[in-house]
Amino acid sequence: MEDVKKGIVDPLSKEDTPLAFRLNVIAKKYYGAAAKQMENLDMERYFFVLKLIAKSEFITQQCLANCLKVDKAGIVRMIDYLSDKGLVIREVNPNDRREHRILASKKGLKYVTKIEASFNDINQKAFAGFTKAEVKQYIDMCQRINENLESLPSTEYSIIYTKN
Amino acid sequence: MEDVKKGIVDPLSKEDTPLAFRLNVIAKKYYGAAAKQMENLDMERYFFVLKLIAKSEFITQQCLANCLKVDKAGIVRMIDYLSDKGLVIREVNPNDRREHRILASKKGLKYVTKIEASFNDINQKAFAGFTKAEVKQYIDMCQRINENLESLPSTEYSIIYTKN
DNA sequence: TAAAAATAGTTGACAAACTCAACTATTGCA
DNA sequence: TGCAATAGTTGAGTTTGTCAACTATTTTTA
Repeated sequence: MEDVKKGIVDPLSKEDTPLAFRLNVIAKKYYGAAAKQMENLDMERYFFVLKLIAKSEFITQQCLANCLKVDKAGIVRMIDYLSDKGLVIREVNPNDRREHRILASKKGLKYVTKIEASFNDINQKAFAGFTKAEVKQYIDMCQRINENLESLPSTEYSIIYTKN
Repeated sequence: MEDVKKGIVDPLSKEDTPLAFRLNVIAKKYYGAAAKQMENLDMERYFFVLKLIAKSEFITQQCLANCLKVDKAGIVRMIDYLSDKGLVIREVNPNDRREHRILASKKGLKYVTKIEASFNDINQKAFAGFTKAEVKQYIDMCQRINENLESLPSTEYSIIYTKN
């Protein structure tokens, strides 16, 4: 049996552990490693958000909310944060003055290079020992799982990432 | 190009999206579906914790903290919650009065049957269309990724799932 | 064309779940 | 006996979400 007394039961070793728990463990380590790699940057979060912004020529806050499946009020605060750090700029769209386009600043763009390098690096390390075909297979399987879960009746859930 | 204007960019469709983002999307749906299935139970969270408790004859709070990789202060609150709901019982270990053994109550055990059924059901739905071999392969790959990330320098990170 | 509805963004109030540090009680060890 | 270690608890603080109410602007529609 497992050495429960010493607290070494590892749920990952059990067959019937919910899939989400497994994935969560991985995601935690992944983001931890990413945050570590980027700790010299003048930002502590929203790396992926900044990358998304930089990669889209024209992105509005509403669009970001859709992409990230986060309430638009949350996006306001993310953009506030990135804007305070001088990484993005809010610009009113002259064609529709309700919209704010979010653009990466020079500094933001520079950061994105670093961010992408880090994500790539960690992706690579995560898949160490995988063949190219295996990586593709894994991602495909993730997609299939994602689609399978899409239609299930569901309670809304949010995820909060927090650095310790 | 993607219809950025309408906000339909889906980061999942991009190759270079960080793996953790993908996994979190899945985890969110998974937990949402699980919560939905169990919404008739007199509890809203800590399903997996309750299951862990019920499946171990002798589990202490410290052990749970290790298993779940959560600070023991967090465990106190989880157990408080489950205890308030009458699902678990705290028992002082007579052999070491510092330790509290956590036991599932009758009600707790009944709930666990339901919880396991739900998790199994959702696991099954998540893997719809997968062969048995594929499922095994996916879980194995998760394990490999987990091990690959284990040793990376990392900042501590928490991911909090919260029901809306 | 004027009024109503929809959309984008903002703000304030609130919540969930985590960490950390400081504390008590108990045990183990030298 | 006294000191260090361990289990658990509590309180404070953080982070990041949500929701509802609001303003400004645009679109629809009657």
